[in-house]
Amino acid sequence: MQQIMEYLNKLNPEQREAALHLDGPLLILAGAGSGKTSTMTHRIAYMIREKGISPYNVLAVTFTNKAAKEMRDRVETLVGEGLNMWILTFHAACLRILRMHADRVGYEKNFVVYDPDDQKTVIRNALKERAVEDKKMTPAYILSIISDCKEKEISPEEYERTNGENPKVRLIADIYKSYEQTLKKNNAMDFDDLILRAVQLLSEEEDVRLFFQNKFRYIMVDEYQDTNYLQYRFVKLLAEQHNNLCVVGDDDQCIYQWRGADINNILDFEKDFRGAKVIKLEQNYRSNANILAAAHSVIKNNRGRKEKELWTDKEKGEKLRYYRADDDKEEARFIAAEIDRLCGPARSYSDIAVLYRTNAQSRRFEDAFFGKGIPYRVLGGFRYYDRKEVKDMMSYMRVVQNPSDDLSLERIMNEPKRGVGDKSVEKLKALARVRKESLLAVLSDPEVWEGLSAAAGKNMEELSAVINLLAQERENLKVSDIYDALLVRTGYLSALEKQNTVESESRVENLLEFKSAIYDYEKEKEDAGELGTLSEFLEKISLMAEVDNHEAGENAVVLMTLHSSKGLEFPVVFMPGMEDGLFPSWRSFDKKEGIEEERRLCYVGITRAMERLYLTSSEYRTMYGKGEHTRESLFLREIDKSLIEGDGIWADKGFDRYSGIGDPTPDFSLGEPFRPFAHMKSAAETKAAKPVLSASELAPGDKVSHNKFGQGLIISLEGNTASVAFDSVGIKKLALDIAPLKKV
DNA sequence: TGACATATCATAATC
DNA sequence: TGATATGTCA
Repeated sequence: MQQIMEYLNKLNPEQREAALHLDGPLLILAGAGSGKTSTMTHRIAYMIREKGISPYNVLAVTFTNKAAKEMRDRVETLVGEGLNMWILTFHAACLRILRMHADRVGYEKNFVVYDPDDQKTVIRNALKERAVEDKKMTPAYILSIISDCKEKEISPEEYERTNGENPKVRLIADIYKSYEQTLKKNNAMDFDDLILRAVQLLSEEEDVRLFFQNKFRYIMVDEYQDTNYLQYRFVKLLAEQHNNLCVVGDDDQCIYQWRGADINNILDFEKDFRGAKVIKLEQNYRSNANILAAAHSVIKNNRGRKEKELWTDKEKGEKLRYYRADDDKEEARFIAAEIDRLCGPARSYSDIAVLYRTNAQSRRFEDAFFGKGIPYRVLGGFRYYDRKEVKDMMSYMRVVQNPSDDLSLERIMNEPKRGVGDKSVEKLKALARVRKESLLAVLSDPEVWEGLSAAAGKNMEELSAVINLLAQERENLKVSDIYDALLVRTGYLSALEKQNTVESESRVENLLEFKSAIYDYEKEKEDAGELGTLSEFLEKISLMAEVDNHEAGENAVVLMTLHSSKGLEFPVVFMPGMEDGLFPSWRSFDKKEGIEEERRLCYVGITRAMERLYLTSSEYRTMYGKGEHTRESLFLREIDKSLIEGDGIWADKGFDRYSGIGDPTPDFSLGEPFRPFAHMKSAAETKAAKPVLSASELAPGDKVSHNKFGQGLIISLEGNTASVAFDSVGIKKLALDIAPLKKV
């Protein structure tokens, strides 16, 4: 036994106890840097290697794709590759369940997932239909109420009832109702729906519930302090049968209450799951003792937390540094100068992070770093998949996947410009409503073309033809073929080319990058010996957050918000903007709850630092165009003074606060000019512009090869359709207009 | 329909 | 301040 379990010896006694405790509810209170992931992965390894538990019976849920991937990778190093186990985000797990049983909750199995932009469009339409004047009724505001309701399983009717009958509440309830109808009509779910419908499915359909309860004999939940009510319900429903639920989290790191996380889920775990065992992981392997002490001196001011204190056997290390700058520009220059001073043979740029409260603060640092030639990377903010051109292509593909998706079609029917302006679009939508047909059906109707201007009619004819053809043939095409065909045959690419601006070039470049994402997906599927589907690809993208733009090994200072730093660590951390009103945010002032969450955020920031931590503030700060004098942050005042040094001391040490001025801008070369147009022409146009083979070139008995299905034999020809017998997949009917066939 | 001027309004952001 | 939404004109 001793020998078999050698890998478990890497764990400390508490970690090991947690890893070996498999039966019954278990709460692991894992402080920052206490080896949480290691404990979880070893726990899974122990199940599989020592206890002979099948991976089939285990479910591990996380919040982010990144966390899921890390856990999967680390489990695979312990138990071997090719693990057939559900290690997924909440949304991905629910989606997987729903794909099997969507019909049981009133959806078709090819439903699509709407992102927040799509959601806003639905709301905007509903507001327009009702001619709402009230400026306060923004799509974002209404959406936040709807999401709030869904997270608590509150129906529109119930919302109206419990919020008192008044016009405002009635309006919101009405929009909520129509929002739900629209999504259902479009066969679409939003992110909340994924969890909500899965919970609905599990609670209403006994056989499904029993199946999954039986399947998942062991369940683990990461970052349990971030779960909302629905996620709690989901977990509870699944765990009911075997009660082998292990949750891992840290109430001190609950920083997402504003988006629905309920800290009581973790605080009340022992009440919810009777007989739960609680194990605290308090040894910290990340930070020097001074940093931990500072973190504790801040967080101990919160009430109602689970009592615990991190400790370390590391040295005290250097004291924290505090610097009060004259203004925000100078604050950035100070940090830039300090980074310059620190970096050298022993310390690289990538060891350093600047963690701020608001994204708007990043600009100052970008200016200062650029001026000094310090390489940096801003994380968060804009996602690749949020770019207009990428979203447009996603919409095209979604209509192909799900022809009842009116919303996506509306987005792209005049993109590129096809002569149908707002007015025509409204008319067509109204017609679809009257006829009770999809928008695509309306656009495919020759009578409708007549009613439009000559050019617009012709454009709609062409557009609907392409989409209908691809929708019909989507099972017979590779995702990349569908993509190419859309790009070229809808005129999207040529419209961009015509613009011929710097911006349009970069858009083409992005579309090319998108295609490489498609290739990656297809390669991945091929390696697994499977054929990719459009449905699965779209799903993958919509569940994907920001592409991890923090490339490993890149030598650059990292800039990001305190929120997105959770889970990361850096040898050197700067926390600028330590001022009342900015951090803690003035919006949190009125509620004690609010300040406590800000304090946890401060705790998260401090505990990111391994060796050195700088806190800075500025005497004067410009925000929203006007400047104001500031007061040092409440949290700064809470830090034990014996742990921190600085302010005036900096001047004594001869720091030249204006040394950032006048530095030459660094040399940089642009390298080879990038020519995406050439790429696209060869890659897409030749392949997708016209049918590869026409019926007249083929005869029954011909041997052909197909891009997706491989070798085959023509059985019969009928107009523009060929029946082909493939070695791999049997007989397929293919539309020759689009089929990627070659004669052999 | 699209280009330009003006008004507005600002935490944090997973899936 | 500065990005984005809305309104006006050709």
